Amino acid sequence: MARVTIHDVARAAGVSVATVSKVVNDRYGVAAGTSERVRQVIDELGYESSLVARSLRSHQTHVIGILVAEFEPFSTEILKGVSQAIAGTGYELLAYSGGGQVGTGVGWERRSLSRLSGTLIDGALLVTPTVVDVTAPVPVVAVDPHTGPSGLPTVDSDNLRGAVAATEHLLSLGHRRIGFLGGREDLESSRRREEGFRQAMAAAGVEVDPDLVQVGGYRRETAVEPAERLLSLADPPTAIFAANDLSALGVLDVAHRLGLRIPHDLSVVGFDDVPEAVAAEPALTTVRQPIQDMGAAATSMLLGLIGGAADDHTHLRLPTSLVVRGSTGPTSRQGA
Amino acid sequence: MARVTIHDVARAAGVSVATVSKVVNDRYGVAAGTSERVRQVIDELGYESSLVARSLRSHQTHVIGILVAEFEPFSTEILKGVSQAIAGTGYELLAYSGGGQVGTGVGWERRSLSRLSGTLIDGALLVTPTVVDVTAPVPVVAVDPHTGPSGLPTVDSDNLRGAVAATEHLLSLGHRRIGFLGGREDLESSRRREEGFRQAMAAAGVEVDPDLVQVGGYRRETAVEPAERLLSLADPPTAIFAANDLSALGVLDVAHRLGLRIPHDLSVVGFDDVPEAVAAEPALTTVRQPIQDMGAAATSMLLGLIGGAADDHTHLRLPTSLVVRGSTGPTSRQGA
DNA sequence: CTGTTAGCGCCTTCAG
DNA sequence: CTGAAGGCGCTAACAG
Repeated sequence: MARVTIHDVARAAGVSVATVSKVVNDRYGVAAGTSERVRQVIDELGYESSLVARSLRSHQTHVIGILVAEFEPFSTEILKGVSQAIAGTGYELLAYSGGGQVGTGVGWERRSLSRLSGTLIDGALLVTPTVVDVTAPVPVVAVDPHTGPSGLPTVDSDNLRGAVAATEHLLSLGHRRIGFLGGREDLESSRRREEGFRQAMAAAGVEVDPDLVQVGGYRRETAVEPAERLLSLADPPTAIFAANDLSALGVLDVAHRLGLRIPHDLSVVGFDDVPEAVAAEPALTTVRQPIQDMGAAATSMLLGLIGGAADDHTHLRLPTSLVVRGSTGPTSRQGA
Repeated sequence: MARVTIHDVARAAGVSVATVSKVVNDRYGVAAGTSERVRQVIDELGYESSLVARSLRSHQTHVIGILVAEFEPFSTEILKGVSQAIAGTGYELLAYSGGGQVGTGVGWERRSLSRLSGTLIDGALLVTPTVVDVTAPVPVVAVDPHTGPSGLPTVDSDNLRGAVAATEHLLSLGHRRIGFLGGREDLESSRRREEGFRQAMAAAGVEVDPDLVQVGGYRRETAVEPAERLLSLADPPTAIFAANDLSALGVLDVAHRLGLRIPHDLSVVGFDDVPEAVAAEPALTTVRQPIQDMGAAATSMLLGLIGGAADDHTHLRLPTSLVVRGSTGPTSRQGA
């Protein structure tokens, strides 16, 4: 029942622990016969070296860490991309979610990094980190950091342009009272999306009603309340641009509850294009980020750094694109 | 740059390492003043105890491991379910993918378990493991094991009934030449689905043409070749029931390439209902497994075991249900 | 070629 | 109340 350790193997094979270690690691300097016997015992006992003990000692694990706040649609899409990019490289993946508590929030990336690096992982991918002024004894790449590119090598997507495209789409459908549901004010991605929204509105000569700009928190549940606020306004918006898909789904939840027909009574646009977006009823019009590609690109960068490439502070920005589906349509309402 | 260790803290605070350890773990027997000072230094230096070192010593980490072969749609749905179930429990999540190589295949669960348990994790969830006769020093729960319920506590879904429902659906649409694309012959889930297929066919008095039963490998790419084989038959099937969604998507890929219209020329049914299923063009008719619920249920069982509950060899089986979407329709072809 | 020694970072007795 | 010593499982020198 208890794990079989290197000691068990050594005892059973009648050699020292060090010799077993050498065999396991293909170190040179072990007689063929001994090696053979040890290998056999290893097979019989089903021994596998402990990742923990090994990493504590050797600081080289061939494992890369993906640090996330929580496993939700965005981070799991990143995981899929990383998983494909890593195949065949000999590296293994360790995805770590420290907490998942909503409150624990800020600082999870520093904590996780601190707990895992220097031991256990050879490098880390930080998925949508809030803080990026981290120092770690291993290479780190940030994916879609909430604070925007900074000291860390980064992969993100063109949030500004995507938001402009989404807003222009709504404007072209005749919408003028357009609500914006941001993420959180301290998040760069949210700020960029709001900026794109305002730019497009300004370019069209439409004023932004401050009442129509709310904070949605980037989660399905947290978007419910602000969505209700928007839709119960005396002069409610005819369209809502939510800063990510999950909060857009929250808007749909509220709209359905209020008996609004989508898109007849209300158009909704999201951001991300997670798989859940197309499963929505109706399917969500959204700004597509190539999430899996972002994960794959970040992985390449990280492997490069681990392999000794110079950190040239790369900021890779992938393009976004508007995907029109069923949740947007022309305004049915006359009005300013 | 290098990790700050407990030693650094001890030196900076002018106390011994042991004292710092006590403060960190709220052990009793440290003067209030000392404790205060140490805490301050910890904050300043941003110290976090190494998960690795700690677990090596104390064998209690408050981390549960989710061991997967690879991060694909099914396992990531499980992750989402686990993530929600774990929130608020104080446990953290560590998802580990050892390899991801197609070839490495068999035995990954034993290897991963052996590498991580006894150290690092307090318990493990094995996602679609191929072997379940594992022994580990920590509690283990299997989710949708490929070999069917066995010694391990298990959560799976009603594969047989789901497959019957899918097949009956095709039969009711008038299909008689129905192809079956299995997973792998050694996988229980695949066998059960094939069994359901055959039962429903027999009940309807329709004979199964052996040429129409192929192995699809459960992956999008591996399904391509057998799908081509099926569709290039002299008398090709009018419908294909694929044993999971990914291989059903592979079938759609091939069908599109061959210029077949779905569902007019060919109906396709999948199994799982991963988010990607509804994103397909047309949306995939499939058998829904409550994947996230399965993850959540397995998590509860595991936490129970970790908490000292007796292993009563529970086999929890959740219901499946047919979800009809756009990829199935009545036969356009006359025939047997 | 093989075993012994030391120590990775931490926690836990056990003296002082 | 605090520090020194030992050891978790493993690897990296160094002796033998």
